Amino acid sequence: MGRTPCCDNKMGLKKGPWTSEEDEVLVNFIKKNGGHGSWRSLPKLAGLLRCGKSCRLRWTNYLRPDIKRGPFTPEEEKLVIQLHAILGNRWASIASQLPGRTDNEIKNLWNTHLKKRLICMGIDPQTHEPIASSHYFPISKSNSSIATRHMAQWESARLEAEARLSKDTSLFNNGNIPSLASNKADSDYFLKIWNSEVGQSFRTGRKSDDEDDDDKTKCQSSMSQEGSSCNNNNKCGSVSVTTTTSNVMEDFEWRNYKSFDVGYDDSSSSNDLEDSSDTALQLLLDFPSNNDMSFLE
DNA sequence: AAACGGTTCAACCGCACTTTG
DNA sequence: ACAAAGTGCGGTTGAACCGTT
Repeated sequence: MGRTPCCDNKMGLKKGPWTSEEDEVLVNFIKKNGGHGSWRSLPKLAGLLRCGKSCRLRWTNYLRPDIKRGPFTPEEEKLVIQLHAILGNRWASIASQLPGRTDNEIKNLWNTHLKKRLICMGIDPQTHEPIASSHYFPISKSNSSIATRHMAQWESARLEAEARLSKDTSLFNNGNIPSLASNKADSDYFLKIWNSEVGQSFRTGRKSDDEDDDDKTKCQSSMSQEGSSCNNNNKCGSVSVTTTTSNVMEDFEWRNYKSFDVGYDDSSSSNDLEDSSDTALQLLLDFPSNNDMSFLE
């Protein structure tokens, strides 16, 4: 279906960064009118020389009062990684699970921080698979096996959910719940599935795996592996992990997550590195313990 | 102090989908 | 049923910023 662009280079329309005056006009207009009728007509009514699309973007990504600004917490970053493993580049769906964060913000976080960090850890950021014979970071055998195993768990759960989604969507399309065929409902429903039977069965099925892994993670390990963005010496993003078996997620801490450009501790023995990388990988790729899928709610 | 290169992030672009008449 | 309008979304861009030389 053909579609004319919303603001097709209309003459006189301003582009580029918003001024504080424009922000004020937009905020005041939306406050005064309790939202808006249509974005397209908004700039005209508000007296802005912007296209409606630009106004919408400015409002949803920046001016909305419920936006949480400031750096992402380590918990939020973990959540983004976990959700990305399930949802892929569905930024809006991911954002819907992080109150106060926008899809744009999450996309930027992913592209500028998290993607690099995963690469550094030997994980393909798109597939969440370990990077085979990575030139970025030659991961150890044990890294590889943990990563592969957990990737497989996520992947099989994801496929199962998608199959279920596809099946149920076709049911809805038969006339029962048409609204669920929409894009947004689609992704929301995807998440709901994770919280329901499929997620449940997957989580239950995984239990024994957890127990198997317990022995492996029981040891206390710590790591300080830091460096710049994956140079040839494998000096990668800063990760610091101190963990025991119970609720490993709570003990996971990324230091200096804002930047990879910090010193690399060469004093770490290779064993330390390997053990702690395993743990870090596990933390990144693991489903939360105790069947806690609350991060999807 | 200036030049340079890398990083970040707000904003834009274009496509796809839904809604409306 | 169809076409146009409206909206949402993901990818990309480029100016500003920051650290290094």
